[in-house]
Amino acid sequence: MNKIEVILVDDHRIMCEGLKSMLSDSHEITVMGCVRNLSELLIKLRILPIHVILLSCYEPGDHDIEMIRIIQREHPQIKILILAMTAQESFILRTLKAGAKGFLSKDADRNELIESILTIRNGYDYYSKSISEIILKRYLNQPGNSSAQRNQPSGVLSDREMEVLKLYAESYTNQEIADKLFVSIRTVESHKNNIMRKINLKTTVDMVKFAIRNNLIEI
Amino acid sequence: MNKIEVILVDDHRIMCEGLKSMLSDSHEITVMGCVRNLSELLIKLRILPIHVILLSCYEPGDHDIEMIRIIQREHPQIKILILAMTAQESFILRTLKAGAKGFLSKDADRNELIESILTIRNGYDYYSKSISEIILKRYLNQPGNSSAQRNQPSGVLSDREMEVLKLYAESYTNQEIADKLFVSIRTVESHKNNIMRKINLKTTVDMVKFAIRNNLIEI
DNA sequence: CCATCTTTGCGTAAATTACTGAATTTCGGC
DNA sequence: GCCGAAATTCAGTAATTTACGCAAAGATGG
Repeated sequence: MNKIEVILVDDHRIMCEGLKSMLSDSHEITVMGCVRNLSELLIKLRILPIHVILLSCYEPGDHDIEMIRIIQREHPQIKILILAMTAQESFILRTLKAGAKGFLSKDADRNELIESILTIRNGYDYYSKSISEIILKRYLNQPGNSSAQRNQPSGVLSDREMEVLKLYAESYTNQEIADKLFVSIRTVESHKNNIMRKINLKTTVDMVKFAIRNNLIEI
Repeated sequence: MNKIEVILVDDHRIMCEGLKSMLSDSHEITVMGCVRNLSELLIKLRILPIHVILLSCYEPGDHDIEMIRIIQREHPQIKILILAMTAQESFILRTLKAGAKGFLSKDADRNELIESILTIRNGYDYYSKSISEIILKRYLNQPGNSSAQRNQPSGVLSDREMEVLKLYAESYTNQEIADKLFVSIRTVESHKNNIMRKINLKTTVDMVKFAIRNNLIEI
């Protein structure tokens, strides 16, 4: 089989060069280049025959998800492998939904990196061990289940609640949120209470921190 | 000259191996090992003749500062080089104050990494270019200056204000903070107002985010 | 000893919270 | 289509907290 042609996407020069130097020892893999952002990547993809994109995500956010979507749309045959420094459940699920074929946690070593590249090149998905657990846990917590856990914090916020939560975390007051959403201030308060009850929080500050932890807002 | 003996401290296997593989090409440097935390490091330092410690900081916090202090106390002759993914001013200054001899930003490349190791080995400090600017800016803003900028947001919080800010960010209410500090709730409110005026913030949420950005609290 | 900063405090108006309750809409499953 | 659960929308009222301007005693450093 021909060597697998990989391109690195990483904003950190040190990391880029480290990965490159690490992968260049492998007989099955050729690193075709290293780019720092989406536009550089798209240019390269037009001229290079790439099989696998290794995408580093340091501070997961909408930006990364959007990037995955665009790459998938333009080059559906290319496999995307995520190398993330954090293993936030919501982020993992979003990358997979957006089209990523594999997800490596920070605890992966050289062998796992190479194995994962080979695996997704062959058409299978690959998740780091710790990641698989998270995904499994998520499925167990899915809606279609017994009907006994009504009042537990299911943690599933509605779209509207998510919207309100984001606005709170962006420093808007109740009144400002009400104005923005064209509803009464009472409604906003209601949403806030429901959010805090669902996620089991006490204060607004905790709510903001929740939003930050889950990358609902930029900080 | 003998080769410089370096040890890597990095919690991320991939990064560790990448750095190692990158540095092992150099003729002047030998990577003596790679550890994941302080206790592993201290064990190694007892048996290996290390010149330089390369310490990766992904999410800067008190933890890193404390680590630097401990290493410096136990092994004052060893030079510590920080490789940080973020260039938060307060963090940079704290690492340097704690005893680090160099600070690399994420934009450093292989050459800069090697050069910085050689530089601090020779007894000089080394800062990435972008870092130097930050440090300079800070010095310009230092107390001992003209006396004209009295009312500007100097951004220098008093110890007490810092304390109050942290407690706010940890979700304590005014009353709880007052109880903790044995002062009236009015005093706490006053501190809060002064903090917000100094840093030029509008809301409590903004204050919390400020605390998070500057790593005043764990999140 | 003077200027400045810190720490402490108050009064009043405004905003938020804590409760409880409830009407309308939406939506998935049978 | 129908049913029930959840989502979305709003309200009343009392208690609490906050915003903001003002002020004064204590610490501190040149």
